[in-house]
Amino acid sequence: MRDAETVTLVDVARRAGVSLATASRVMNGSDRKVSPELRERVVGAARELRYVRNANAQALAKARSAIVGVIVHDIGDPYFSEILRGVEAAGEGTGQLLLVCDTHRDPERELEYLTLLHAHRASTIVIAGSGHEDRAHNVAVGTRLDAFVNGGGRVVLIGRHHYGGDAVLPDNRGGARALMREVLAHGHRAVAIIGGPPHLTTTHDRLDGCRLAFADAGLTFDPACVIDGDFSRESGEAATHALYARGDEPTAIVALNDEMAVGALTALRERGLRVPDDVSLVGFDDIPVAADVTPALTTVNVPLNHIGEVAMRLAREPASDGFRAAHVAAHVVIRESLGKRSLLKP
Amino acid sequence: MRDAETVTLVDVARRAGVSLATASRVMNGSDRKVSPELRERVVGAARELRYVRNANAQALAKARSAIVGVIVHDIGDPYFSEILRGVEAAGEGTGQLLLVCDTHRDPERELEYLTLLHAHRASTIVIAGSGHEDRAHNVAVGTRLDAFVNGGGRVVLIGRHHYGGDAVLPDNRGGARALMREVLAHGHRAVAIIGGPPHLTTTHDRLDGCRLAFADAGLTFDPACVIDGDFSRESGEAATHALYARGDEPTAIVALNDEMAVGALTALRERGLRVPDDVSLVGFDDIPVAADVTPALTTVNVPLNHIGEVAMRLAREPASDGFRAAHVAAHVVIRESLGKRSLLKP
DNA sequence: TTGTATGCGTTATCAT
DNA sequence: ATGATAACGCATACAA
Repeated sequence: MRDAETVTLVDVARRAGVSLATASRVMNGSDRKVSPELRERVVGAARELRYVRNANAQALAKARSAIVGVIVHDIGDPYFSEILRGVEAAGEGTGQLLLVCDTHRDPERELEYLTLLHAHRASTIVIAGSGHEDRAHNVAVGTRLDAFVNGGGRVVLIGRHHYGGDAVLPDNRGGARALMREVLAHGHRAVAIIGGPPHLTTTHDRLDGCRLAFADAGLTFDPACVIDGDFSRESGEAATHALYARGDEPTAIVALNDEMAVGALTALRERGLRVPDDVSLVGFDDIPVAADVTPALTTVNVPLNHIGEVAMRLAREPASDGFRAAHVAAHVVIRESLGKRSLLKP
Repeated sequence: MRDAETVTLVDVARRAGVSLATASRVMNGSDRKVSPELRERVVGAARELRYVRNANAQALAKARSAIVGVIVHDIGDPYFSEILRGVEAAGEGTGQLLLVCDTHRDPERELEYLTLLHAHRASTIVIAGSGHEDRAHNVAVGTRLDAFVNGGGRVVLIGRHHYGGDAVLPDNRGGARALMREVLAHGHRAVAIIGGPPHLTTTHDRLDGCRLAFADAGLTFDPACVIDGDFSRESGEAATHALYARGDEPTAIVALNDEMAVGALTALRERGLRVPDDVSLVGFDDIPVAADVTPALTTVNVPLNHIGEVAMRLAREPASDGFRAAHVAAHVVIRESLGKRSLLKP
């Protein structure tokens, strides 16, 4: 294998006997302003020379790179893989490269990725992770996002964020409210909630929905019934054990996402408690695995895939003066893990 | 927010009263050839101006971009998320940007990503997905990889590929052999195997290990006991149903990865078959969920995280003349899903 | 140690 | 429709 010099557009142009400009127009320009004959010569030369375009040079010349950066909290979490799938599907064939940025739930990393994507002059930044209630962090995010937008970048947010911009908004509050109503309707009164990170807007909204359901039923909501998790499976397991360790005896456990619910299921099994006979359990999001565990999880369907698609579609539309918001409904899915309050228990 | 002109290094240099070169050395050059005083002035100016480097311009000037591309078959598959986690951990703090490319198990997309990464002048390409036994595809991959390497890129392969290069090689054959030995040792003779895509080297090697175990025990291996899946959970479920639909009555089912084993578990439950009482089930890879399902899965531990780390470490070492190969052992993990052959069954 | 000048590969603005 | 040429923002070889 010869240590071939890198082939550039100039080489292709020379070989085809045309100018650099023409070669550029054929290889990349979307214009049709080249005669079929020359076009063919250029394409042929490129193939013979095994020309591979230099995306960096293109990005420099165009002042924008064909990259869409998606910031997620955890790439291993099905919640995000599903959204990603949607984003990908909607971006198919646009020539845009999907750059997945995994923050591992570290706000600091989120900031780093924001500047990194700016540095790469990404065309769009999609923040798929939840917004924060932390003021300092929001200011930091806002500063970076403003700079990015001023530089010509597009921004799309998934979930409620403290930043003005186009957004896809799943109805976390409404979904949680409907879910909790269902739980209460099954006769449960001793309810424990495994929450997400307290500073996330998603946690906030879902918790709020739960509270509303209590109010709807004329019941008082005891904040002490909430025990925080971090939306990971492990935290769901740990929280459940902590629940019993501190003496709670819930007849129903509401996990604010499915991953934690799956963890809770493991914990309950370890404790010899049957679901839903001894205790009911519900989740949130309706990730694929929710239907596969035993018993299948009653949860709130959030159309993750769809959300990703809508986000990408918003991203492709040019920025407008006002901010577009795409609201997405969430509805309860009844499966096996929720039962009537056991009469054998107090 | 003013529609600020993009700030460049020239602006920073001017503001700091130094030359472009000096500013460049301070902001990006790894050299320490700048006096503390000037350095401080530059850093200050950059901060005041909210300077954000242009990664594309840097990449163009250096003829290489700080991007590590990792090609996976399915980003939602824990097998790959775990490897990714390892890659990320080992790449931490190197200033390299991780670019995850999801082929969705489509060989064509693999090729596209190869040229895309070449176009971006990525520093390294890590192919995390299995190699292929398809000759035409291997030639296509080889051509692209050669071009990339000739252009100065690094390549690291995970698993057995038909391409000469640094590689991380999990012992699929040995692991499968040990696993199947265990199954046979439990008295099972009517064994069904849910295989992966036939054209993947991983499938090939694991199947080979199974055959060896039969030979070790002086038993003949019936190729008809294999039913193909595609390594997805769904395919495991479908394959299991297909198994029974065609009249097989295995006392043990061996899925060539855990995802399919989980799918098989669902199918068995749907059929009212208890594991391991009615039928035993084992998987491969030991992804996190393997320990969480009921019953917990007996499987082969493949240190995914470690593999990712080693791959990244190889990537960071400069290319050598010979090809480095890092062999990684795989060992059987006994859990609940494998039992002795039921005596109640024929 | 610091500055000057050139090139990286492409796109885009002009002419022609 | 095609060609010449000036940016694009940065790194670096070389000069001072």
